[in-house]
Amino acid sequence: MQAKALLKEHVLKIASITDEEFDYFFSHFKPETFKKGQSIISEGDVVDKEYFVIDGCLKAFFVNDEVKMYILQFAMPTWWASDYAALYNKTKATINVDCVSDAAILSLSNSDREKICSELHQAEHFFRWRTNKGYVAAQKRLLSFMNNDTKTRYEELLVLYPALYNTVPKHLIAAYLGVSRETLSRLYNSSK
Amino acid sequence: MQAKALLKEHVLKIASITDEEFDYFFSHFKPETFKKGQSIISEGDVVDKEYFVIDGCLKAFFVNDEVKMYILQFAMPTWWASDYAALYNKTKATINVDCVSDAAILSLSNSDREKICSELHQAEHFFRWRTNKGYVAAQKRLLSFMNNDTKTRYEELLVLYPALYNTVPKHLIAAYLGVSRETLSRLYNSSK
DNA sequence: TTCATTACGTGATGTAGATCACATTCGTAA
DNA sequence: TTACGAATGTGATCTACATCACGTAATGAA
Repeated sequence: MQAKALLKEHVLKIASITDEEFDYFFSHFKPETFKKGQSIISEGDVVDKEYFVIDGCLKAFFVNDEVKMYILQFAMPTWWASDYAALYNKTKATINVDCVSDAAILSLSNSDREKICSELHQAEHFFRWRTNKGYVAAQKRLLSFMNNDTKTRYEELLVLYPALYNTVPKHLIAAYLGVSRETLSRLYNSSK
Repeated sequence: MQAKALLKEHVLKIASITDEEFDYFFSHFKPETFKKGQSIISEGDVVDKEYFVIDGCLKAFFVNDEVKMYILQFAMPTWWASDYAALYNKTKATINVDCVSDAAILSLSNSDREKICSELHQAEHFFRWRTNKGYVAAQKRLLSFMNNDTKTRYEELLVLYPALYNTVPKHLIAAYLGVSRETLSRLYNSSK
């Protein structure tokens, strides 16, 4: 699907916006393409944009001192990604974002988002609800981390991201679940 | 501090709002008081309101099938609490909210929030940023869960909620950290 | 096609934290 | 003031998962 049509459909699920308003809204987005493995945000970068995925898959992840990687989020088409802590607070990136596959995205700068939010009430409405949903999802995942064992979280992951199974390397799945790749391997080989 | 002044100060940190607009905004909030131990939202309830804490401390928590409790959030003065998944999706509560101490709060119904957000652009702006901050905090906590051991998370907690230490029962601290009370006890008795 | 890198599987062992069990102290209501 | 339930401390086990170590299979660039 065309980038513009995909974003429009996405926005209309939340906000009432006229065709002219959407054209204006859309004019602030910039199409970009990336290759598999390419980095979009690296730790230490100044973060000025957030990204709406049209095609492909991104991952947002953190790497600790022992070079262990934790994946906060996979971003599939119609999902958003950035280092939001850095973007909102104007601090340097601590989260990385890169491409799990070739990807087509739309980028939106922080200042343009604030500009269209102040100019268009419905844009502000849209972004409020987008984050509301993100907040609920983050809280749900946190709870799952506290309450569920690895096997259960693995099964939840397959429901949330069915397209990931047999698509991305297993060690990325492990990094999302917060377990070692060895544990994940033993888990899905023994449990069926 | 007066409830109205506290909320006003809180809103003005994020949004530009005139005195008249704030008066209108505030008119949708309803003051309520609760006793220590009293329940505000119970699992299975219809959730229609969110709560802004004026005084005291609330906890938002989940109880699993084995009757083990996990605390998602403590809410201190100027913090908000509810079962947002239930509130936003109009589903039954899966999260409980109750009072760690006697508490004074302001309640705001879902429909009144949406009403003032549509009537007042600055209200929509305020709630967008409130949730933005909540989202970033939730993500940060998730990361801490994946990356840090219990002792580190315990020390983070003391920074985030210094008032909690020596104020709330230790088993609640344990329920926030996601460890057993025994483990927490050993931790802070051995580590100094 | 070859070679190197990355992904994946699996055994052996170590460890943080859960669970169970019980003793002690504290807080609050009568 | 007493008394009873809640909160806390601490030892003895048990277990899920990490880590290390190594071998094999798949992938991708020259």
